Amino acid sequence: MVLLQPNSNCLRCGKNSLLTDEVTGEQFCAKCGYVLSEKSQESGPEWRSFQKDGGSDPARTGAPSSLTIHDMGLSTVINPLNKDASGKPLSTSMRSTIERLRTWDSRSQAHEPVDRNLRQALGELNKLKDKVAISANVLEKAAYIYRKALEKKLVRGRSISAMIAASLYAACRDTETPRTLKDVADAANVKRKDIARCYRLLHHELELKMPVVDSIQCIARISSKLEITEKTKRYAIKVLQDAQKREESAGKDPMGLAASALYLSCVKNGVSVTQRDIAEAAGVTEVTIRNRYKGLKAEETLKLKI
DNA sequence: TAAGATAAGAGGGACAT
DNA sequence: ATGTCAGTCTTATCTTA
Repeated sequence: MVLLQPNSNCLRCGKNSLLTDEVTGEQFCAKCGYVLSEKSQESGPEWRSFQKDGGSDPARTGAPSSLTIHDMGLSTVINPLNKDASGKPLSTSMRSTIERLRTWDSRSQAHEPVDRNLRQALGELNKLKDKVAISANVLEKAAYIYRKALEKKLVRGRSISAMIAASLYAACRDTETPRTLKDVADAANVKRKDIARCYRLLHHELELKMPVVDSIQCIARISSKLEITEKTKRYAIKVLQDAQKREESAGKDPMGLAASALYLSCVKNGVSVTQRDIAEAAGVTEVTIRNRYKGLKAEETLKLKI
């Protein structure tokens, strides 16, 4: 789903035509195609008006229920007074029952270490979401994964920030939101390898089935940072599709692959782009581009022979 | 200056010990 | 559990056009 973001102007063309892709969480300009993949996600309440005319007083009943709140926004406390609804004192047997319930009620909330951990982690997740533009459902998924990790006691002895960052990365992978490990690492101020380690742990222990990152999607992401013509993009996508068919792409970094396909396409179409520009936009090194480029070019010549 | 080549090193998976 | 191996990616440096 795509939503219009009113009052936001494109940084490149200045038109008031920014849209938000609800799936990837990216904002892009409907006029010129510019994509703001970093930051600037609106993080205010997602309230809207429930009036038919779309009036200006957003309202809803109660707080939003969300996995990203440690008790899912449903906190209640059993009244400490031993009175019933009409104000009469409780009977002795009922009283002891309520005492017991009260104990469990409070234990189920933020008092146990596990819950304090969860609170802290979700606090960090909230900070992260402002730095990495992501949609609400990815956020929910990240919170869900982290809860699972807590259940399995995977967090013990590991840093909370790394784990929550890994959960977020996993959520991005799962929802096919193109975010690299580096994107998350930069936002979380955690070393890439630490997040990678935690992610692997999550992946392994929770038996998450992750779709393989589609390098074709990466094309869009890279080319939006540069100014790439539609024709060049098409060609690059075609190159990648061929590469995928030949399973030439297995085990390679999808970003690097996409970057070099784009580079190949630029060369073929006579567009002058330096390897460095593409490397920077894709977040890989020039060497990686060259290596992949070699492979892709070899394939090109092979294909021409057939 | 951009592109290519080369080397060294990191980190992790597969497999054997 | 630990070590080795092939493969990938990164960083750094040097050469070439």
